[in-house]
Amino acid sequence: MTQIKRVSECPPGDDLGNVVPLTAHSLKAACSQCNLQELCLPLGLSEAEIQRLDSLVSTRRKVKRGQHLYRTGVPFEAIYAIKAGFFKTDVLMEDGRDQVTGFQMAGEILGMDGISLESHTCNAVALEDSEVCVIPFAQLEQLSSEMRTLQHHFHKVMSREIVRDQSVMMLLGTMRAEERLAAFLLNLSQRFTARGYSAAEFHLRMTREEIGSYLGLKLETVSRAFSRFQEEGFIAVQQKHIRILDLAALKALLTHTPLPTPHSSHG
Amino acid sequence: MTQIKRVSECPPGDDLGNVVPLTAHSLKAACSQCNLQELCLPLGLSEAEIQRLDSLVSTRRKVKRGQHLYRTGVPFEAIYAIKAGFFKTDVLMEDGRDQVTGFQMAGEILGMDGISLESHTCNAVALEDSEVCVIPFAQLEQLSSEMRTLQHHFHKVMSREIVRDQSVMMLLGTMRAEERLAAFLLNLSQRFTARGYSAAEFHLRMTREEIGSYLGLKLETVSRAFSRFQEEGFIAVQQKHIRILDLAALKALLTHTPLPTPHSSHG
DNA sequence: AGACGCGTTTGATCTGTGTCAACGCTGCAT
DNA sequence: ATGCAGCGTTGACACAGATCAAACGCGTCT
Repeated sequence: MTQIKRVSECPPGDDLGNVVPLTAHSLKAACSQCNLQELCLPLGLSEAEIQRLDSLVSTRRKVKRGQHLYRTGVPFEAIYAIKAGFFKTDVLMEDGRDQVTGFQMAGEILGMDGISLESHTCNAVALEDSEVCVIPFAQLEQLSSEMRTLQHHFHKVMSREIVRDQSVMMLLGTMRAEERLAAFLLNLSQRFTARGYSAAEFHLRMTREEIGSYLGLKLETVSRAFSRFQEEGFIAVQQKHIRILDLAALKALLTHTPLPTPHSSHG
Repeated sequence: MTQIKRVSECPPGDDLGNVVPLTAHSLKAACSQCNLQELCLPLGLSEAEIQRLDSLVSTRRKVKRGQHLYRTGVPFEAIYAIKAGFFKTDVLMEDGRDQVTGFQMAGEILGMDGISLESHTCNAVALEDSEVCVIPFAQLEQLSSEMRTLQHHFHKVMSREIVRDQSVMMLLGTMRAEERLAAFLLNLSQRFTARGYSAAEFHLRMTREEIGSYLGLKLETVSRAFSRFQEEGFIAVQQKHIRILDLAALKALLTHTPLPTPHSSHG
């Protein structure tokens, strides 16, 4: 089935199409013409409704690899829909320790952490040259109150984030190193699939250290788990290029309980 | 300073006031008369607006200790504001492992996980006899679109949940056992304070195993950390009764980096 | 009063992952 | 070409926390 050979593994390095070196803002966004409708905020809206969204989402912003989209503590004004590219979010503790709290790709929404305290509680950094649609939050709320479908869908998007966080907690709280990495790879695979890229072959945009930070592991442990998966024939690793050879085996790692929960065999 | 001697450590066991053994529903809710306004959904609403809320939040539901408020997979219809009592939420994996994802107390909102897939993704269980206000979600959205302040505040509540999840990830991903427990105790202390109870003395509603599950530790490790804190004079533990003796010491555990990040001394 | 059960504490030992260190690969700059 | 810097891999060893096991405290039931 996966007749995909080299289906561009996510947008190639052509700096997102435009030749003009616009620093920011001036780009006109247009949900109605965007191929991410199915994944993004417009999901479930009618043609007419999407056109009303267009007026709200009026600007885009380019973020170069390594640059921040926003930083902890800056006033919250807008949420962002990723038009193209790849981001990480991370939180920094007073003592210098930090943790990657997520990786976000095209069609996903960034910035909802900022609503509650009216300033952002994490950093969002581009892991490759990226572009986001700026959605001024006050205007989104205005439009939401006029469009029930938009309001409802936005609630779903926020709720989805809460559900995602639950599974990260599960991962960090109960899984062993190899399970965590398997879960991570399967999750990426699935999200790439949803975007029309290959489920079995992709480029990691983040370093081993960033993966480790997200998974609550040290980079050496991540590296060893990759090596082990390769030895077992589950995947082929070449630097940041990953090919999944045995999806079922990875899935089995997650469901097969490697720690035979003892409270099942006593009476 | 803490002249509080035995400031009722959360609602006493008088089964929540009413003598009538109403099983459920029939109770009339009334945000306008509730002393949790400052913490709960009505926060920031005017008198008149709160009265409009009353019509929406029309029923309450009692949940006895050990009973479920909702279970994974059941259709999502309402969110719940905790009127009195104490809950945990947990997620169950296919292989039987589970993880407590949170503990919730009076004034906090339960059930927002269900919005995204229209069915709940975790279990909510009462850890003591409790009572919740049922907030039918469709009606909440309806009223939200008519009341911008309510809409905005609800967004803040959801965002607060996302922010909370971030700090749990930080806890699970980067902290050592004793730091986790310290963070846990400080968090409880702060939330009890916000509800008018003593910051320094409280009853844990959950077992060591549930604490461990939440913190990504085994119950023995939790127990040992409690003992250690007691030896050090940070707290006094007697079963589930906790007295904080040295708040500053607990806080110091969190900020003092016990793992001297090495990348600071090379140039 | 005595017995049972559940939750908790404490000790002894094991192990997965962290830590420290060396080396290899790749791409960029000189 | 050559050197350098950043990232990744691999090995040896250490340690925090898991696991296994025993005993205790407290409440409930008979």
